[in-house]
Amino acid sequence: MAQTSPMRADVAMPTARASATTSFRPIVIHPDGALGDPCAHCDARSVSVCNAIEDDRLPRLAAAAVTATLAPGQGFIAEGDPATHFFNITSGTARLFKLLPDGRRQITGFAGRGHFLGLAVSDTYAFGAEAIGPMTMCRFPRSRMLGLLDEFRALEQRLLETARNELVSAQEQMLLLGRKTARERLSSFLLAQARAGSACGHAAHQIDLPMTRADIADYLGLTIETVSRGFTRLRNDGLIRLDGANSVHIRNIAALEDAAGGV
Amino acid sequence: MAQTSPMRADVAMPTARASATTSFRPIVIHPDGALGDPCAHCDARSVSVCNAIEDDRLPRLAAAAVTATLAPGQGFIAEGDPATHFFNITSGTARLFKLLPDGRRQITGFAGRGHFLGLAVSDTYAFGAEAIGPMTMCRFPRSRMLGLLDEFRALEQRLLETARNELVSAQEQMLLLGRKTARERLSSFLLAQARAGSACGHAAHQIDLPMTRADIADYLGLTIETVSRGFTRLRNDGLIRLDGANSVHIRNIAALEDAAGGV
DNA sequence: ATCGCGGCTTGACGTGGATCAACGCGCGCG
DNA sequence: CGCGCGCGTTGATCCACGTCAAGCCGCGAT
Repeated sequence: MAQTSPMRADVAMPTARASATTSFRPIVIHPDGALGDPCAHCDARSVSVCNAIEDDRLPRLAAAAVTATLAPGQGFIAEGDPATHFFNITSGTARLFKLLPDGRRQITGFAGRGHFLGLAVSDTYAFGAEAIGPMTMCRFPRSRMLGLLDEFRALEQRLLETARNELVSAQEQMLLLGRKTARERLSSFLLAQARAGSACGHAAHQIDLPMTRADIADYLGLTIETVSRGFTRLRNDGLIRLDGANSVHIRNIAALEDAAGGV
Repeated sequence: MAQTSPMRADVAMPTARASATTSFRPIVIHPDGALGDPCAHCDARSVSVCNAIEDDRLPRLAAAAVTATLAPGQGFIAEGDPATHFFNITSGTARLFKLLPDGRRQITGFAGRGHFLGLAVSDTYAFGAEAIGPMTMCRFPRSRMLGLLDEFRALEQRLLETARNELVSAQEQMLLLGRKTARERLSSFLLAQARAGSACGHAAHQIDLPMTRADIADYLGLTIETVSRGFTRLRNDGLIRLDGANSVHIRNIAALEDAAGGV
């Protein structure tokens, strides 16, 4: 697939990186809102907004939910589409992104287990979302969800809290995109991934990267080549070790923090 | 004052642009929480979260508020400081920013009349804030504000709404910072300012820029020089007219939208 | 008046990262 | 098995924007 051209608006036919063919296949749905109580055994609940709801009222939540499985690359939110559903990721990782008309892409974030998605301001989605690898999620119709918000004030409070958290990350990312060098961006990214991973119980020095170099590039406002060279240089400088393309080991965390711009 | 060096981490002594001398003079306070009902006559209320509260309960809000006047350049939030207050801007404009240790600055947004500030996630502020010109605001102690949130659910809902709005803007800004050219950034910025201005009742083609070129540069992830050259080129291309440095007239809005990357 | 200063513009030049191109590797598939 | 393809790496070259420098303007202070 053609590499997009971040700095040129006059490229011939710049296709978006996400392959359109695999992007919007029908999603495999498991309509299990009625059976048992899936929410009670959901292993994403502990890290999600759902745990704002007490055990004995979980069935109210479960009744509104539908779970689904997505294949790698499959899209489930299209920017500009009517915002009909809310989503909660139960396993896997999604990329959230915005596109320019000529195909340039900015990934605004990665969403993992427990991440709540689709809280649109207006009635259309402000960004697109695609599964990076195999992914599962549960899904709520907008109207049911709004009803649940009325019913559970704690849920609304959790949502406000997560919105503010995301706002803080977004501001951090603006600093990165506006003012950091390629090396600083990559180092910051690795440190953030390490922190996110260790919060999920991984070893603190071991980083798993489910996304491709193109995803990383579009997240950091760089090109694939610059990301690749950046990894190579960090390795040659002894800051990291590369165990294949998708696994990074931090060898010198102090130096990496230093290379990240030291915040 | 020395221009900061976005692309070099080894600059000798890069001072932050905000002059430290004027930044944290004591703020002029008007302790009027007791007198009359300032909130009822506040001309920022209609555009602020405050209007989520009914007229007859405004005194509850007013009792917690203290108004203050700030001089140009004066800071009122320092990144990393304990988050003791919430702020509501009643006139003027503030810049919100994050700094790197070497002085590089990223302005994450501009806050005008009605903008609500200081909703920190943790107990410290995640960004700094300074008045651009003369500014007035009202201020709430954190504890009182949290009490008000409990009392007025509509206030909390408005806050969630504004947080989501800001998140959408932040994502838009990430797209700008990560993937747009200097010309596109500047055009997008002018269009956004025009929209913000016309929402406040200004003529749709007339843009007032209260901030300096340095502010614009730090907001768009560029340098002063590039911003200045960008303005000059947009003028020479007939898209805008410059009436002094702080006033821009849009001469060809379609072309400007085109130059902005066409979203 | 004139001096200093901060903000803005403009020109000349340097460079970080984009672009273009080639190649290697792993993997699914005919 | 070997072919094609997607992904990652690396090298050569280019260019948009950063850096450095000079000069202008408006304004407030002496």
